[in-house]
Amino acid sequence: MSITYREVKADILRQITQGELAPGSAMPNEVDLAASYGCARATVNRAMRELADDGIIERRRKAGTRVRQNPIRQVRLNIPIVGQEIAELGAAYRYALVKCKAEPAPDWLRARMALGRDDRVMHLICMHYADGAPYQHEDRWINLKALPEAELHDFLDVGPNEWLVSTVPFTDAQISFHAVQADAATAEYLDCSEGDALFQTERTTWLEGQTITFVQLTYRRGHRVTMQY
Amino acid sequence: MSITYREVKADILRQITQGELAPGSAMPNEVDLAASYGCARATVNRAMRELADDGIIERRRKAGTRVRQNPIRQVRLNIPIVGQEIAELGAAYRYALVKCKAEPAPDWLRARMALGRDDRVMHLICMHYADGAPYQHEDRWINLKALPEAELHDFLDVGPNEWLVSTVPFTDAQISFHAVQADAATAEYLDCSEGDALFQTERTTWLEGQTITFVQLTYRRGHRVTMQY
DNA sequence: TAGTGGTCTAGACCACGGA
DNA sequence: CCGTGGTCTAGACCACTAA
Repeated sequence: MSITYREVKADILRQITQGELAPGSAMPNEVDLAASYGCARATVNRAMRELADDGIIERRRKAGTRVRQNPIRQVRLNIPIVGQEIAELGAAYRYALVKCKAEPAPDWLRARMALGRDDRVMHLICMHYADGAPYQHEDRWINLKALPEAELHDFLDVGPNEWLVSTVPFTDAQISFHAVQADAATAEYLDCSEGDALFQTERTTWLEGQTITFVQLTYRRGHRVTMQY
Repeated sequence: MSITYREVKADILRQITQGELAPGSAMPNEVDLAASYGCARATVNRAMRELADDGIIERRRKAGTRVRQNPIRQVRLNIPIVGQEIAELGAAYRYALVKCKAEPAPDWLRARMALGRDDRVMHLICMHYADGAPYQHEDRWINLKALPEAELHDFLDVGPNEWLVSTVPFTDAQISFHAVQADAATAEYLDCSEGDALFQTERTTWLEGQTITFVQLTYRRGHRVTMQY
């Protein structure tokens, strides 16, 4: 075996980062590259395909391959289950159910979850603790039309997130990150001052077009989400 | 051509989401799957490899392939250049340089950027506006030992981010998201009240082990980072 | 040690889309 | 139209690792 796709990929990447291949410049086609590397076209193809996936190069049939002007910088962000997240910090995890009630969906939620006028939802408020200290406040709404069995389940021992993950798959999700000021209730739950800046995640989850759940996760003061390239 | 890798992938995914393949269960090996789908082993391999990349299944030589207990939920997050980000909102972008000065690195920064006692840095403060309103406050430090040409450049017309992207490649980066309370200066820059909760990104960038730059990006009130699965 | 996934090859056909 | 990337095939050898 002459050369691996990893070596081809690394070599092309080197040429790009060292300036031998300038941004925007065209690259040889796969057949020529395969010949110059002395390998099969499929090998070159895999290297180039991964570089394209990574946002480094741009490929178009007939037009060929060029180095991207501005490489698309992207990160993979893991969405952990809160219990695992806390365990990875080396802390003891504790879960507490604060509220669990089926009720008609409020107006603002109907809009967000695309619910009908009379649809009911399960409203859950939970707290997640790390080594006894508040870590995350969870405010969740589950669409009972899509998931009637949620009404029969008591969420005393297992958090709704874990229950949902093991019960229903989902096909699409939207996540957003932002900052909020702690209101009085949240401040008490998270043991901080009213008005403190808190990191919040919102997530909506769908199964084949139907909204399953909407959740707001508010973290203790100073929480960070960290990623590496 | 009988079946494509996309069809194989979709079919396996369907089996998983519909419960035919339970979490944790073992799957047939590639040779058997190829036979049952009536395609080449390479086709099955590509489908399975992508499912593994997506965190849906887990593969180990000799041990075989199983459906993950808890699928790794991950998102790809694009890191835009602020000018492009604003343009995509359909707003007019304006850039302003507030401060640009070479100086010795303060202690806290030396620790973050792994700098020596006498290393100097370029300190830049910039503002980015969308349709005339403050959008992002940029507080950046560039390692002059790694990038002496930064001292010769005036950053009057082009933001340091764009300049860096087009000037130096980087090999590694760490990004973190969190919430901060606006201090008096930031509040004035971003036209909000002191104490408001603001979304902030911090990014450190390395080139082959050497720190290039550290930047804090603070966004206007209400900014959100949104991702889809 | 033996079974499984990881990868390469040489060749083929095809879909897309610029010229 | 026709060059380019996208994909499939059949076969092969290899690396890893559980048994």
